[in-house]
Amino acid sequence: MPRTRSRRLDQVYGAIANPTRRAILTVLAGGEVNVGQLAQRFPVSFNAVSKHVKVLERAGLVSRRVRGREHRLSLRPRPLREAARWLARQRAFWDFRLDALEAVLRDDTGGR
Amino acid sequence: MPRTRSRRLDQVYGAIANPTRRAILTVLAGGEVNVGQLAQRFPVSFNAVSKHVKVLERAGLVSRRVRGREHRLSLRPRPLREAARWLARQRAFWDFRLDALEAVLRDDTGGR
DNA sequence: CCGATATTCTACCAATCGGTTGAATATTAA
DNA sequence: TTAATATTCAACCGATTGGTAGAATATCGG
Repeated sequence: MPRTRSRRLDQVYGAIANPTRRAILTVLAGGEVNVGQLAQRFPVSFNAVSKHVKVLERAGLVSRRVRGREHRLSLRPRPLREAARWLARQRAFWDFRLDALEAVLRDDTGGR
Repeated sequence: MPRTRSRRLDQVYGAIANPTRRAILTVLAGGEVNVGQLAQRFPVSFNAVSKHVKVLERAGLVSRRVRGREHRLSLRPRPLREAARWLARQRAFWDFRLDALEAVLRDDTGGR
């Protein structure tokens, strides 16, 4: 059974619950960029983007390499994999349960 | 490419970003219960659980059938499937990109 | 050194969150 | 009818969120 009590899951799901942050991840999947390049692509302030990046970092989804005055951002896929795993297991569990329920309903109503 | 701008995804990921709500979903995967039965299993007040259920309903993950004074809660799996799909696609995209990057690093000095 | 550039840090704001308590509403049981 | 039960609604609280603006810090290019 999936472990539902996990700070990491809280952080990852919290991070991707925001459309701007999901979009940032999509941009980053296309290759490394620095914060300024990222900010240009969004209709919010540089500072807002900087904050979003920090949230993604805290969730372990993004890491930065400081090179001079530029901060180069890149993806870290492991936490997303964990998040995907929880969802996939939960989904499987639900589907199993609902299939069983459906079977019961088929029998109870006299079936077919 | 996954659609990153989606109110539904905001709601679903926001909903499962909380450990109590994830636990509620796990309980519900075991079968229908009413709000009171649910609340007994958590170390927070009845009202807090009632609120969590409302968040899950707003995200489309839970539905209720009122039967007399009891509200019977059950799962609605579709939104979770959508959420899982976004994650899976994103993951695949990342992995593809990171594999390509690795290949480049193997061949190239990786200029710029 | 100086000025431009890239970025964070601090402070603020309104809104939302997760929690509480208490009152209101509706249903069931005596 | 009355009392108990199941639940929401309303108000409040402190913390967090998503956003802004401005100051501070560090680096780069003359």
